Amino acid sequence: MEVSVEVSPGPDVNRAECPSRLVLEHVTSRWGVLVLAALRERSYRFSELRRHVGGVSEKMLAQTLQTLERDGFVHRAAQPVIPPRVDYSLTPMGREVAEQVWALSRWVEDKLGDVVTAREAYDAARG
Amino acid sequence: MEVSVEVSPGPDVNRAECPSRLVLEHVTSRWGVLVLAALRERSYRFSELRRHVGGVSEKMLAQTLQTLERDGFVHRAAQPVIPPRVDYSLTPMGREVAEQVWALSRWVEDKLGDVVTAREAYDAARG
DNA sequence: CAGGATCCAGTACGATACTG
DNA sequence: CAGTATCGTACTGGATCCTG
Repeated sequence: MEVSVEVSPGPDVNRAECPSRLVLEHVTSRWGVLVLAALRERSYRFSELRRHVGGVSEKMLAQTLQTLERDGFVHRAAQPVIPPRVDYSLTPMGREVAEQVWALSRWVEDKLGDVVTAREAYDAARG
Repeated sequence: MEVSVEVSPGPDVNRAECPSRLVLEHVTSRWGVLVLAALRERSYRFSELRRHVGGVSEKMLAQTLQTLERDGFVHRAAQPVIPPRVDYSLTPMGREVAEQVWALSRWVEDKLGDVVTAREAYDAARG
């Protein structure tokens, strides 16, 4: 009679069951890292940020900023002028994550030589 | 006659231009984080790890472990016995990233309340 | 038991065009 | 300028089957 239970068929079972994982993904996402790193130094306007990050589409930048704003990491200051002007900056909490992510980022860059070496060893041993 | 060059119109132009970003993505990936966190305490066998992480497919776990091994973060000890037995553990370098990722992970968990609050404020202000 | 090979659905992402 | 809407595609990742 097939009741079709489907306990947890979805691909993102695991995403939902741990909310903090979602937030972690937001800040460590492809553009999330770069945006946080950029805003670590000073505030940016949209297009300015887009140019500074480089290679990000409008859509993804907007999406990334919205997500980070919603999570409370980024502050969006829209000025009602023509032409529109919006400034993005880090909230206090945002500054904290940015530092963490930046630190991790730097650590990885430092160790990149070791990683490459490890890869060569791995690739040499196999094919 | 369609030569179909396909230089690299792909979406991941930006991935390639910064090698460290790739490594960062490996360790902060969905399963990467969980695997590193698990191995932080002790070594695990494949199925054991699969059960401990929960929700990960064989394919993704194997893929994650291979990537982390290739990058030099995970050590794979295969014993030539029947049935096969393979133990996974962290390398010294792996232990370092694991700590960093774990710290970030914990920070996010701690701040989760603030994030939720921020979200509610954001959602209340809009739709 | 450890994992490779294959197939396929969902989605993440980018390019473009359009709005206030 | 600062986005939103729409669309097409490439890739992610899961299920399943198969091997040593």
